[in-house]
Amino acid sequence: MNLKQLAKELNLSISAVSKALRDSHEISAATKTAVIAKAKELNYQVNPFASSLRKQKSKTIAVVVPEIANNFFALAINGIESIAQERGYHVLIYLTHEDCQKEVSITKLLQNGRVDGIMMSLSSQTANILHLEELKEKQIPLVLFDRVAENIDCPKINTDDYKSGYKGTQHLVEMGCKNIAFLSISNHLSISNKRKSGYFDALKTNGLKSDNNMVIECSNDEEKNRKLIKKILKSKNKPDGIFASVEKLALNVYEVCKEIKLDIPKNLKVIGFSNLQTAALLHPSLTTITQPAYEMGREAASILFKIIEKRGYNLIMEKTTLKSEIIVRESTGN
Amino acid sequence: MNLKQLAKELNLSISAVSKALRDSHEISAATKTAVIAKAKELNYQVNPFASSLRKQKSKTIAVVVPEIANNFFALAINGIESIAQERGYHVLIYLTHEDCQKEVSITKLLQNGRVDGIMMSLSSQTANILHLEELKEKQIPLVLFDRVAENIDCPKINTDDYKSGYKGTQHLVEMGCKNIAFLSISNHLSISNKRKSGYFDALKTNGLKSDNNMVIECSNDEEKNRKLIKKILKSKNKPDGIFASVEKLALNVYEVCKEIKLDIPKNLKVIGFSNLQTAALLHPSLTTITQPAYEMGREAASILFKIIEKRGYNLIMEKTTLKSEIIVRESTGN
DNA sequence: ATTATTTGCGAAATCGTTTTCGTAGATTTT
DNA sequence: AAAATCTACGAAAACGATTTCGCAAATAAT
Repeated sequence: MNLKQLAKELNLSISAVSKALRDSHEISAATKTAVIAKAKELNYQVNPFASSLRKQKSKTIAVVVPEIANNFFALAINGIESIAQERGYHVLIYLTHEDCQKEVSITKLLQNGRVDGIMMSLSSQTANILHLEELKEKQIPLVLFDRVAENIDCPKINTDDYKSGYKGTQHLVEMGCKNIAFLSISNHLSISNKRKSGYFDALKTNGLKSDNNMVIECSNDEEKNRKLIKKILKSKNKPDGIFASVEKLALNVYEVCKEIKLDIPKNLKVIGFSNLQTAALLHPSLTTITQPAYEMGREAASILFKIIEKRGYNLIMEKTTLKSEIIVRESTGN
Repeated sequence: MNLKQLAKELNLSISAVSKALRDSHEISAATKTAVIAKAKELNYQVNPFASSLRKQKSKTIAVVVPEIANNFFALAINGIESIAQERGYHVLIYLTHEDCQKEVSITKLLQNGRVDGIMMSLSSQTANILHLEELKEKQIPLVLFDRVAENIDCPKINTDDYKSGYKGTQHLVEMGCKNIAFLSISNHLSISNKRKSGYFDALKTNGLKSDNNMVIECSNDEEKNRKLIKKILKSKNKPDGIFASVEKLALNVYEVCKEIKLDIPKNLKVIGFSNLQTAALLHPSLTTITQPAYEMGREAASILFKIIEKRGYNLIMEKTTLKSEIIVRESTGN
């Protein structure tokens, strides 16, 4: 069922029917109701490709994230989807699996007009942003969230990473830690670096000396991460507190401690960024810095739609920063 | 940059260029290389809408799931996406939030050719399947996974739910439980019912009498679920074992036990379906029945693509059943 | 040497909408 | 009553790719 057939049934021209369905003022009320009734009767639905081709709009956005089996990203996508559904947009999902090459090829793929805009959270391996610049050149709206790049001019949604790094470290200090390790996920990612500098500054403020050996550069390989963590926890100068800059790493710490029978929080206090629902049910329950993932997704999507619909494009180029929340639990207790 | 411009640059006709890019035998090797080189030089990319309109193929599939902030669905989507990316397909995501109405309207939305096929896991509120029948009528390939409908003829991917229900219950019995409660998520869902009948049969086989009061119908409202769980755990005839038919419910049991200080596994043994990475880190660690979510997604996607590409359409109408795995941990120990 | 076939390419129709422009008739203005 | 303006609709040109068909020229077959 297409416009042509519908027009024939109604003894109208294709253009009249199209306009009627689009509620154009050129069409009389009587005709409109007739058209709408017939369209409903015959279950007419607009062909999205014909429409997109003509209008040069896809009514579709892309979400590019490192992974999806991760509470933070799942919640963010949830937020994005809710806004998209409200606005009648469709959401394409692409996973990079922390692979920069994949991120680049996905980005290239999205340059052909398939989507009206892109929301992205960078892979931990992404060092340069030429592929993002290309999107700018092609005028494809881009909004970065959480894992943003510093050196590109586009709207960015993140949380108060520096502050969270600072406060999380401060909390460990207050709970008696003197020798705090920081588990970093990538030295390319600005969120990791900001959290880290919050950590360093908190150490300094509290008169603790910082030690680069206490910063562990972790990777996407959980096995390796566990080894690194085990190594430092068994070292001579072993930490009495650990700050995990992402969820996965906090779990790796728990796993290692379980294995080597190190008592949290007695021998080691742990705080980690996390959106885990089960943080409160872990043994011991995990003190977390929890990001408003769902809201970040909603906010990022809202901004993207504002750009797509060209309202106040320039006003929203700056960063939006939402607040994370420290939820103190047993893992940093006495 | 479109075919027309590209053709002009090459002093060729549009059709020749199109054929060259599609590696048609009608075009000479020399011309092909010239066209391909120029296309690369000018960064030509096919317009997906024009192409889809003409070919009546979208190279896109839809995934419709109840929620995404759920390890099972996140992993399944991961599997789906990996197959789709291999094949050059795009993946649209739609969330029903367990709302049948939303499921229906999303399904209607997808009848206009936007996607070449649909993969769906039903909402717990979905009682009838008229909307799925409509897809059949419109010849839109559909593959159901995990939360499938019994009474529709389409490929279905699930795990051995009856068996898992049976074996999970058997395990509780073996660990000494005499009075086992079953937390059900919906009596519309076949997975819930199959797991339940496995539970009933295991009770019977072991000479335990089954009691409908021991089957708790839970909902999407976690607060209500906790109340129901608390009620039965405080009742006169309180269970000494609980079988949670979905992940969320097992966590609700933990929450309630923490609140009312009921000792797991001493006073209550717990087993639950779950894909939680943190199951081993909970207190106590949770005995789970774990579904091969990632593989289910991959399998479901593979079958969908077989249908889309019309190879052996009839051969793959039957169900595919993968195996779940019981991972015994502390929550059912002594 | 003549006919048949192959090779390589171009013209044009097509997919289904949207939108610009034109226009006949009705209505309003002066 | 003539001119101007509306109202309601249709014809046709996009949007950009694909594909069928047609047709020269080149090659092969007889």
